[in-house]
Amino acid sequence: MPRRKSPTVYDVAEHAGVSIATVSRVLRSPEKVTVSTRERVLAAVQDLRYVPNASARGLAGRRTGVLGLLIPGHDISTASRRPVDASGTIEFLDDHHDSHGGPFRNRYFEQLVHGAEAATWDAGYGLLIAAGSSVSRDMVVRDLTGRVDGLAVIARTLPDELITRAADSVPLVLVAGRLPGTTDSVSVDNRGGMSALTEYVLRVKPPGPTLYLAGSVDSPDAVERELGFRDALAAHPGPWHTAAADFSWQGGHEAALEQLRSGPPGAVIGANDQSALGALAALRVAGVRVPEECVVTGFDGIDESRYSHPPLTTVRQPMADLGIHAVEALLSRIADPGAEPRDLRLAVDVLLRQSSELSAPTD
Amino acid sequence: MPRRKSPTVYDVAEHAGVSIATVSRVLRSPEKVTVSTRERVLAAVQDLRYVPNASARGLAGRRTGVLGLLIPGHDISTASRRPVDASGTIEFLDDHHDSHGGPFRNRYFEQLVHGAEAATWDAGYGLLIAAGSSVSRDMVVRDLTGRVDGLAVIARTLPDELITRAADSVPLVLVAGRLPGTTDSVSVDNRGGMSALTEYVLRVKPPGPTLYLAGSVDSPDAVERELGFRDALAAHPGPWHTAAADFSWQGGHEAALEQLRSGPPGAVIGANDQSALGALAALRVAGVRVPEECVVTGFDGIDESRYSHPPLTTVRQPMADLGIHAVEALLSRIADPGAEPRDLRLAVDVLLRQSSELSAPTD
DNA sequence: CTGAAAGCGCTTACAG
DNA sequence: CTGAAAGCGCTTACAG
Repeated sequence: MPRRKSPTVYDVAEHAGVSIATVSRVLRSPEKVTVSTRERVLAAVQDLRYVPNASARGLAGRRTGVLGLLIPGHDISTASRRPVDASGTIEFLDDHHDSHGGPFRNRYFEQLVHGAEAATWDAGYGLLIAAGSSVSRDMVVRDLTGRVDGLAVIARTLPDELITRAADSVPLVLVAGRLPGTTDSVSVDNRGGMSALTEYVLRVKPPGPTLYLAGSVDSPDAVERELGFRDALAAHPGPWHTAAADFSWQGGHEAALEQLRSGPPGAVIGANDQSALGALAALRVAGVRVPEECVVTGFDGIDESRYSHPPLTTVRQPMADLGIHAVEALLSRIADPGAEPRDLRLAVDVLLRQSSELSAPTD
Repeated sequence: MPRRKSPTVYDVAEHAGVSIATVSRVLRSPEKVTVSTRERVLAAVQDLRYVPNASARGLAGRRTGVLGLLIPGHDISTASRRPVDASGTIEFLDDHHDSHGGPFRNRYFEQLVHGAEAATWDAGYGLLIAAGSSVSRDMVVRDLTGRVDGLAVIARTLPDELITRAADSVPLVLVAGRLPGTTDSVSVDNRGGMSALTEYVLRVKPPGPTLYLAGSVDSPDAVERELGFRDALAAHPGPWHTAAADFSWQGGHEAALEQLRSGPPGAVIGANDQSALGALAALRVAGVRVPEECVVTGFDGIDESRYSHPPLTTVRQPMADLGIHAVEALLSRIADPGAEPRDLRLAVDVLLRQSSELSAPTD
C-alpha cells in the first residue's frame, strides 16, 4: 500500500540543493546540466524515490504523453459472474458447441493491441485503451479526447460522423478502414492480397470452374477483395462464377451446394474465411476431395481456419503492424499537424495450408 | 486534423456568463447548481465543444482518473516489418507448422484486457496498458506509477521485489498470483478446480490406474493444482501414479509412454493442457481409445485444447472476471488505502469435452 | 447557489 | 549553466 505523500520537485530540489528548474532539466534535457549537479539531482531522485506527476507534467508541457486506442465494444458485463472466495463451487460447462468467443473470433485484437502498445511505449508515450460500448460511444470519445495527444480508432467502432468530429479536436488515425481526405488511415491491401491469392489458385487448381464467394455489398473490404479477384482473372482467364455468400458460413455453404448441382468446382475462393469454411463443409459432404479435386481459400486468418479439415489457405492481415503503423502515423501527425491526410496501405501475407496444396505435408 | 486551440473553462464561463467555479461544478457535481444556470453552462459547453483537460483535472483533483494494467512482455519489434504502400508484394508463408502465436497461446490476454477495460470505464476511469518489455521493466513501472491512480500487475511480469516497491507508491493489485500480506491479489481457485475435475474423472473413468502429469515444481499453480488432485484422491482412493511433465507437451508425451509400458492408464490428468495434449498424442499412437479406454483432461483452456482429437476436457480460468475483479480491488484500495491486503479467489469452470465424455455428442 | 482565490506540480522562456 | 517567476487549466474549501 502506498505510504507517505509522494515527493515533488520541490523536495528533490531541496534535497539536492538546487532549484526546481534544474531538477526539471535533469529529467527532461539532462545535456543542459553539468555532470556534477546532474548526479546530485539524480541521487536525490533515488533517495526520495521521486516519481514525476504525469498530470502536472501534462498540464505544464501541454501534452499528456498518452495515445488512445479505441477498439470495438464487447458484451462483457462487469457485474461479476464468477463467485469469489468460493472454492468448490466449480461449474461444469458443456463445451461441444461454439459457446464462447465473443466479438473477436481471432487473435487480431490481441495482436493489434500488442503492436500499438509496443510502438507507443517505444516512443515514450502511454497507451490508453477504450472499447466503445454501444451505450456511451459518444461519451467515451469525449473522455478520451481530453486525455490523449492522439487517437487511433479501429474502423467501424464509430460512425463516420463521430470520427470526423473527434478528428477536429485531436490527431486521429483510422485503422483498417479509410475516410479519404478526412483523416489519416492505415489499412491493408485487400485488393492486392486477393489478387495474389487468386493468381496462385488459378495456377495450381485442378480442372473445373472457379467459384468466388462474394462478401456483403456494403463492405469496403468486400468491394476491394472482389476487385482483386477480377484483376487476377483478367490475367488468367478461365471459367468462373460469382455467388453472394454475404461473408457467412451459411452463405458459403449454400453457394457451394448450388454450384455442385451443375458440377463440382475446381476452386472456391471465399471473400472471407467463414464463407470458405461453409463451402468446405459442403464439398466434404458431397465427397469432393480438397485440395485434390477442388482448391479452397479464405481471407482473414481466423482461428477456425487453422483447425478445419483440411486447414484453410487464407490471407492474414498484419495486425501487429497495423497497430505499429497507426501509432507512427499518429506521431507524425502530432509532429506536423498541418500535413495532408495520408492513407497507408500495408501488404498482407498469404498463409499456405492444405486446402490449396496438392502436395501438402501431413503432420 | 485538430483546428483551433481548445477552449477552456474560462471560455465556457465567459460564454455562459458565470464563473469558472460554476462551470466546474456543473461538470463535477451538477446537483449543486440551479437547473437554469446548469443548462446555460451545458449549452456553452456544447457550443464551444469544450472538452475538459485531463491533465489539469488530474493535477487539481489529485487523481489521474487512470488505472494501469501491466501485462507480460512480447517480442514484437516495432521496426515495421510489413511493406507500406506496396500492393502486390504479398508474401506466401508456409503455415503447416505452429509458426505464430507469440507469448499468448490462448485468448486469456484478450479476455483479461477486455474485462479490465470494461470495469475501468464503467467506473469512470481510463485504462493505461503497458507490457513489461524485458529491457526496461523498471522504467515502465516508474513511468506507469506517475500516471495512474492504481496498478494491476499480471503475475510473473515483474520480480516480486519490484512489485513490492511499486506497491509502496501506488495502489497495486496482483492478478493470477499472490504475495500474501504484501499486496491485494485476485487469483483463481487452482486447487478447488483440480479437485472438482479429478473427482469427476475418478467417477466416470474406465478401469486402470490414474496418471497425474505434475507441473513445474517451482510454480505456485503447479503446487496448488497437485494439492487439489490429492484432495480428490483422498476422497476416492484408487491406483494412481504421478510423473513429472513440467507443463510441457514433451513431458506429458514421455510420461504417458512410460506409463504405457506397464499397461494403459484409465485416466490421465494433466496439470496443464500442454502436457495433457502430449499424453493424448502418445495414447493415440499406442492405439488407446480416448475416452472409451482412457479419459484425459487438462487445465488452462488454451486454444489447442478445443481442436485436438478428441477435444480436451479442461479447466478454464475466468480471465475476464479476473480483469474485472482486479479493477474492483483497485477501486476499493483507492477508496480505503488503510485496509488490510486482501486475497481474492475466483472459482473456475470445467469445460467438458469429448476426451472425458463416454457418451459425447458428435458434431 | 455562486464567486474570488489559492493551489495542484510541473515546464519553459527569460535573465543573469 | 542555473534560478526566479509565470503559467498550464482545472478543483475546492471558504465566504457571502
